[in-house]
Amino acid sequence: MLYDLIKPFISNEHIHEFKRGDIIYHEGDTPNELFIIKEGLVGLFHINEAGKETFLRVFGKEYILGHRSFLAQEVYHASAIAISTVKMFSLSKAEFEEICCHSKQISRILMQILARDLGQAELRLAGFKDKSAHSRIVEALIYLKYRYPEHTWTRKEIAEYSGSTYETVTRVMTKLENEGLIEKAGRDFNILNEQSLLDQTIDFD
Amino acid sequence: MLYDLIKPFISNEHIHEFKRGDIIYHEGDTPNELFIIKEGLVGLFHINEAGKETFLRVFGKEYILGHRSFLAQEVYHASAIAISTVKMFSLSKAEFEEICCHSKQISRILMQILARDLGQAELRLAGFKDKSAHSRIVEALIYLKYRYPEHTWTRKEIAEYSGSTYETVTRVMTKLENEGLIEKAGRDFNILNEQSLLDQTIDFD
DNA sequence: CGATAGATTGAGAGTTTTCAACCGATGTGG
DNA sequence: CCACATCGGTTGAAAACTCTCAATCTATCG
Repeated sequence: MLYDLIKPFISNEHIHEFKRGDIIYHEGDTPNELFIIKEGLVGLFHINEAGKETFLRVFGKEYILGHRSFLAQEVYHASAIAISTVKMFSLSKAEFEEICCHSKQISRILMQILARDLGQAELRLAGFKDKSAHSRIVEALIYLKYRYPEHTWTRKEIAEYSGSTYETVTRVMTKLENEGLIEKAGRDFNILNEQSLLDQTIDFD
Repeated sequence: MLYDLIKPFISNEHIHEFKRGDIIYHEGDTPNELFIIKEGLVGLFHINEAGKETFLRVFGKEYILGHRSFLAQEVYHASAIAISTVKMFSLSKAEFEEICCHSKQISRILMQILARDLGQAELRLAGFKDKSAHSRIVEALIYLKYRYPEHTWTRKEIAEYSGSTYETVTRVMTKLENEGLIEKAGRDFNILNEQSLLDQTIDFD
């Protein structure tokens, strides 16, 4: 949707390619450009002093990246890292300014994206405090798998998204497999019983 | 800033008054109007099945309230509750639509507010996982106190903002008082040594 | 001055993390 | 195409941090 509106302004001159693990930008850097993902997956991560990462957002095909910092007029608050091989277009700040300020429709969509992401972040924030690690991991499994089924999510990525550790993710997944709700397929997994999984998303205490 | 731009459109006809504890809107409700705070403090809370609350955002004088849900085109994701006696103006969705869509300046400021709140929420999200309760409570003390010094924040409010419990807040505050970093004044408290407090905001592990 | 909301303190419990050792999958170079 | 290196996954045991529960105390206000 947003992509279709921005597409006319993209030139193929500014194509960037990254491979898994590459850092696209660093927390603290000053944004100079925005990115539109042509293909691949990008994760936004916050990394603390001890090197522990929190997985904040995923961006897939045709998503925009770097808009938050630009619109907030702040430096990047987190780092963008390629989760798979990624191809992206870039837009300079000036180009983006031009585009987004001259189209009511585009600025309206940007507001919607920001508003939804804010809601989601705050709900996760609340969930971190009132849900068990087990529930949060089940949620992350469903979210990440349905959103990007083609990607083999590692235990570490699932842990960083759910706010847990990879050992705990392993334990939960083993339990879910024994209950017949998921099946492991090599390092990947499949969801066998979505409804029962969703039920485990709610804590009663 | 935003307030000054919106002020011309506010009529005194739609004034609402709430007292401490009153619910302004409920999570799950469909938004019909937006609010501008004339005076007082409002908190945005998420309440889980067990009744446990998470304090997501504070809104003070001249702040706008309800814009996230409106711009996301979603129902309220959390409940707004008066923290002190509050007086607010309201704007219908149509009035707000009119205002924000016809001024580039206003929509730009709204984007900035959303983008900054998103950044803050995500940083808190990360902090919930990689900071100790002690650090988060110290952060909350500084944030809430400097932001709204005139309000006597309860241990419960501090706990819900920092993602902790009021007992733990009490213990941390007693410790900080013994270290001479804060002083308790009745149920209120004062910050005596901001720098040392900020140092306790960082975990090394 | 009594009532009540809020604050303090202690002790025990429980979930998750941490540390550690080991196993299995995947992919590459000889 | 196999052997091995490496990355990722599994499992166990112990430790730790907070929370929970409970009892008691203290502000604050009508």
